[in-house]
Order: sequence, then structure tokens, then C-alpha cells
Amino acid sequence: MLKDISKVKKENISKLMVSFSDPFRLEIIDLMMDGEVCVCDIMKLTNLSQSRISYHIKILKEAGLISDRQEGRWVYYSLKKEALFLIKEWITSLTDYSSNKKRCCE
Amino acid sequence: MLKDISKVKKENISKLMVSFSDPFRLEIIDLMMDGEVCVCDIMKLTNLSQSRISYHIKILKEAGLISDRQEGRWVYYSLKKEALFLIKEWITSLTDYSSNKKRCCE
DNA sequence: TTGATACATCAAAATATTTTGATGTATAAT
DNA sequence: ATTATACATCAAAATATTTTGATGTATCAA
Repeated sequence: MLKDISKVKKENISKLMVSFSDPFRLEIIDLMMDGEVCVCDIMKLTNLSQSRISYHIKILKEAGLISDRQEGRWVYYSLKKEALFLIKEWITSLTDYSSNKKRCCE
Repeated sequence: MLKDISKVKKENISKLMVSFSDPFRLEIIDLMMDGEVCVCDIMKLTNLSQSRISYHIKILKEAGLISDRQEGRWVYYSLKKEALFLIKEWITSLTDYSSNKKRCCE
């Protein structure tokens, strides 16, 4: 149950879910599934402006979904497995919920 | 990979993710984990106003996350297993991504 | 049939998010 | 030193979401 998950975790989940709630962020996440990407890669592969991409990257980073690695002028971003597993765990707790009760609050 | 999932599915995912992106909706979803709830249950268990709850319920319903069943004056809402599994499937595709490549777009 | 309950819906206001274009900082090449 | 590239950050504008309070509809009980 969600109740088992600590408040901290719940807030993490909430931020991670916000990450997924924007179609452009989903696109960026999609690109990261193939490996590390820099902002310039994303610019080439989508047609989002640089500052727009930076903005969305910031949201993803603050949610703890991605990590960054600088190499000269480039910054490479990639998905953080831990974050993905946290979400998976949460979704699993949802799908495993006991659905046999007819009414919750009698 | 996300690319395997059809555009229709992607749009579903996007809407489902929006469902999860609001803390009050997460609370409502949390309540539904224990079984069916009516708006009046949610009113008792949270202190959200009736119209506010109806608004969020509408979002959840339009995303396909919940189903409703009317019984007299009451409408009971509950989580749809299919939707939960769709999300789980998607998250699994994310966690299973091939992360060994160093760079995506050479 | 009158009144109460459960909920949906609406328009306006409040609030939050996203986009844009400009500017700033660091790195690196000439 | 100067210039170009990669990216972050900022403030303003554009948009979108959420909240509120009022009103509407259906069901039921007296």
C-alpha cells in the first residue's frame, strides 16, 4: 500500500510523476533510453529550443530522475536506475492492491 | 523501448502520468487502493471540497485510470487494473532499457 | 410534492507551468 | 586575446491547471 511508503518517498514519487506529465519531457526521456544525451543532441533530435530543453532538464534533474556528467563543454544526461526502480516499486504496490473489498470506508 | 509502444498508447501513458502529477489526486488514488470510494467518502477522509474532488475525479476518469458505478444517489469509483498494468508495462520498458551504451547519438 | 442528499458542471478568479528571447558563464579552439 | 560553442539562468509573456462558489440534475425519503 501507498501508506507503507514514507512521506519522503511519496514526495519523491510525486515529483517523479510530474516529470512524466509533460509530453516534451517524455520525448527527452525517450531519447535517454538509448543512452547518454547532451542538450545539443536533444536539439538535433527534436526541434525544441535550447533554453526550453534546459528548463525541462532542470525539472527532471530536480525530480532525481536523471544524472549529469560534464565533459568539456558538454553535459551528458542519463536516466537514473534507482529512480526508475522507485517508480516501478510504487506502481507495483498499486497493481498489487487488494481489490476484492467492495467498499473501502464503511 | 518506448518507440515500440504505439502513439495511442503513448498518449494514454501521458494522460495517466498527468493523473499522478497532482498531490491531491495521489491522495484520492491512495484511498482507492482500499476499495471503492464515493465522493462523500473522499470528502470525509480528506478535507477537499465536493467540486474540487469532482474535478480531480474527472481528470482520473478521462485518463482511463478509474471506473465508476452508480448505486442510487452514490457513485463509486475504483482503480482500473488494466490502466495500472499499462503503466507498469511502460515503467518496465524504461527500467529494462539498455544502459550500457555510453552515448546515444554518434 | 417538498425537501434533502450526492454529485456534476459552469464561469470567474487564483495559481502554476511553460515558453521565449536575452544575457551570463565556462570551456575550448584560433 | 578573441571568438565560438554548450549550456544555464533570468524576467516577461503566454498558457494551462486548479480552486471557488453558484447552480443544475437525479435520486430518495418524508
